[in-house]
Formats: sequence, structure tokens, C-alpha cells
Amino acid sequence: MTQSHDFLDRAPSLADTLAHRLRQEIAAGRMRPGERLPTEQQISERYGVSRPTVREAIGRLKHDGLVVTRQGAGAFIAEPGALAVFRLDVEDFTNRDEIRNIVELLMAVEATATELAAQRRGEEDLAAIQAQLDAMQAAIDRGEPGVDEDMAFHRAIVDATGNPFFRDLSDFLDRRVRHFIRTARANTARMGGLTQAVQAEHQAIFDMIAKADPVGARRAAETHLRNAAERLSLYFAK
Amino acid sequence: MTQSHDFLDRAPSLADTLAHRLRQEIAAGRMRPGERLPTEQQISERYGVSRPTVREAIGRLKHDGLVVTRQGAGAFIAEPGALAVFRLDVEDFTNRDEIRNIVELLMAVEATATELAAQRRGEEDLAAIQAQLDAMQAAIDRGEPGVDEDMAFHRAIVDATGNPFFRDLSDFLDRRVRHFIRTARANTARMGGLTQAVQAEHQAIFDMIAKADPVGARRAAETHLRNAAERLSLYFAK
DNA sequence: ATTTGCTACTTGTCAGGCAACTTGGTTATC
DNA sequence: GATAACCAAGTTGCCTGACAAGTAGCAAAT
Repeated sequence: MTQSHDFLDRAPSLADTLAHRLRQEIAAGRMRPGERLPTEQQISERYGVSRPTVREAIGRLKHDGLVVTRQGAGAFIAEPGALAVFRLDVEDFTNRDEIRNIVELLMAVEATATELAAQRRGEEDLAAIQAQLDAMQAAIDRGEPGVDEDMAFHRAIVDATGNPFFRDLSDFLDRRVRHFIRTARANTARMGGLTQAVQAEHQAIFDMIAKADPVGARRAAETHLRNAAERLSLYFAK
Repeated sequence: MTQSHDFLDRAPSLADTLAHRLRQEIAAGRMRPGERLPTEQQISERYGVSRPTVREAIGRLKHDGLVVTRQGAGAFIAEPGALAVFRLDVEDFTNRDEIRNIVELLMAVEATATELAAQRRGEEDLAAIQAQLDAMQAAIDRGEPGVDEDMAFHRAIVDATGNPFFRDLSDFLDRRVRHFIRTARANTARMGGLTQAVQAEHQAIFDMIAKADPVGARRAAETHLRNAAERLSLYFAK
């Protein structure tokens, strides 16, 4: 009943491969910004696919802001400086190096976010953070691991920065790391008893934010993240 | 000859608007992860567009990792934890708040990148960074502003981290900020004479990286970025 | 020399259809 | 009766062909 998604055998669609090839040609500098792409007809003949498929491929590039199309005129390569969307692709999310790199970026973002939060948090921000801290304590008291509460705590902090980019990026990276843990945990032994240590670190972070001490908040966040990364590295041991 | 692209009048295509609506419905929680979307036929009838248009819209969502399609089975909403691609959309890149937020994120990423670079840089990394530093000095001596060399210098540093995510994100944010400056500069007076001050800050950063002093490197980078942000704020004054 | 209008070309959208694949039920077999 | 093979309906992937909307360049007219 429960199908275990196997992502491995997913054959890439024609449009996907074509989009990839076009992307490569642009990245390789074979085509300069402002230049016009071949017409859909020409691309279609050149790669031996139909025009709808070409349209789909170009649609992806357009969606990513790499090309701009104008009806009647053609498709043009966008100025790289005007790029309005950033794509962070995690190709192989079981790769340990990739996870390590993600964790590194997450640490950078979250440490700075905590610093900013200590600097700017209003009273309602502080109340929201404390509410999540309490919720996590309640979960611990109930004997639950409280992963959702943990996530909500961090979420409340990055929210307090008032910078949506911090929030979205942190959210994405956090999800990725937790997803990795969840899948890795299925293969290794369950670990417990650490939640109280985590909570103590959370408390330290909260205190610094409450004190409006940016430097101390950053230091507390860095300590927490370093410890978290160390706990995570247990999964790498195999 | 040089056409000034006006992005304003770009009428969103049917597929774009449909993709936007579907995205909203998913974001609003009207559809749960794992759930199946209506068939292309149904969506086509429901929104009064043809199936190719629906395919194009779903293709965008698929490309962003929001949905997963299986031939013969249908399209399913992806698990948010398994999201493999992150999109950072800069909707209005003349908005000052948005630029401010981008600069803030750039500062966080680049400061940490500089710290990591000081920690890990090999001899060849150091040589590459110095080469860009020298190139910038040469540009200054020639009386040029050396914006390309400036960018290359920072690029060499983030390269030294060995973390491609840092490199790509920093690259994107850097481009965005410089693009904003370039367009803003067209309306305000040209400013010069600051390049030597910038170069001095670069030299300080380089020295710390050469000394393999992560703490000092971060501090030097933060100083440089803070100053850069201040210079940038001149454009906000209007 | 400038403007107007026309024509070829390109993208946007549609209609219809076939192949590949999935799913669930049905039938045949043991 | 349980199990396995099979089949048919439904869905996505991809194609052909066509028309509408918009653009750009050229030619003719003023």
C-alpha cells in the first residue's frame, strides 16, 4: 500500500534533457547575453524533438530567468546581472559532502539570523520564540523527541529578523538536513536522551536574544549549531 | 541599437498565471503532500485552457520540485522535506527594502565565506586571490573603477571555501546588488575616488587570509561589507 | 527623407491523436 | 479458496498540424 518512492529510475523527460543541454550551452558562454536563440522550429529540427517539447524546455529556462521571450520576436538570453531568481539544486541528497556543505551554509545563515534577531526582536517576537521554547519543553516532558517543536523554535528566531530571504533560505536548508537525518535514521539505531542537552542550548540562545545581546546570541547559536553538526556526524560514521 | 528592455508591459502568459494559481493553492494547504492533483484534462476544463497550457504550467511546478509526476499514474504533490531545489525570487529589484535584505544576506554569506577561506585556503587559492588583488590595483593605476576586478576578488575568496553553495549564492547576490548600483548610478552622479579605500580594505582581508586567521578575516570582511553597505546607502538617499 | 502599410517570420495557444505506463479488477489456474 | 496472469480503463509523455497575436524589416507612397 505504502509505495516507497524510488527516485532512482525516474527517466528524465525529453524536455528536461533538452533544457539541461541548452542551459549548458548558455553557461559555457557559447551564447552571449542579449543574443537571440534559434527559433523553436530550428531547435526542434536540430535536436530531433517536436516543437511542444522545445517549448517546454525553453519554458523552464524562461522560468529560471535565463531567457526572455517576446512574442513575434524570439527568445533572448537574459542579462546575467538582471537574474531575478536563484536556484539551489541539491542533486544527490544522500551524498555526504553535499550535506556537509548544506550544513555549513545553514550554520552561516542561522548564526547571523540569531545575531540579527537579538538586535531587532520586538516584544511579540520574543513572546513567539519563548512560546516555542516552552512547547519543546512540554514535548520533552511528554517523552517525545519534539523535532517539530525544535524546528518551530528556529523558525521563530529567523522570523524575528524581519528578512524573508533569511527565513526562506533557512527553512529550506533546515528541511533538507532534517530529511537527511530522517532517512538516515531508518538505517541506524535510534538515538535519544540528547533532547535535554539541545533544550539547554536553546535556552542559552533565548536568553541572549532576550538580553538583546547580538554577540552573545551569535556565540550561543554557533555553539548549538556546532554541537548539532557533531551529533549529525554520527550518521556519517555508517 | 541598444534596446532598453522594458519589463513592465510583459503580459504574463496563460501558463504563467495558471502555474501561479496552482502554486498558491498548494501553498495555501488546500492540497496535502502526497495527494494527487486533478488530471490534466480536469484542470484544462476547470480553468478553460488547453491541455498543452496545463502541461506547461505543471511542468514549471515539477521543475521547482513542488510536484512529482508519474506517467500513467498522475501528478502528486511532493513532500516538502524532499524539496531539492530552492528558489529565491526577487520580484521587484528596484525596491529598496528588498535590496537592503539582499545586502544583509550577502553580508552574512560573504563574512562566513571569508572566515572559512582563511581556515582552508591552499597555496593555489591564496595565489588566485592575490592575483585578483593585483589585477584590481593595476586597474586603479590605470584610472579605471575596476568593478570587474572587484567582483573577481570576492569570487576568488568564496571559491577558496570549497563549498559550491557559498560560491553560487554569493555570486547571485553580488550580481543583484551590482546590477542595482549600475541602474541607480544612471540617475545619480557618478562617484569616484573611493576605489583606493576599497583596495585598502581588500588588502586587509587578504592579509588575514594569508595569515590563516579566521577570526581576523571575518572581522576584516565585516568591516569591508559594512563600509560597502554605507557607500551603497548613498544611492538610497535619492 | 519620412511615413505608411504590407509581408514574412516567430511565439502563444489550441485541437486531436497515439504510445507508454499505471492501476484495479477479472479471469484462469492450481 | 488462494494465487497468478491478464486485460481494460485511465493518465501522462510526446507528436503533428493549424491558427491567432505580435514583431521586424522592406517597399511603396507621400
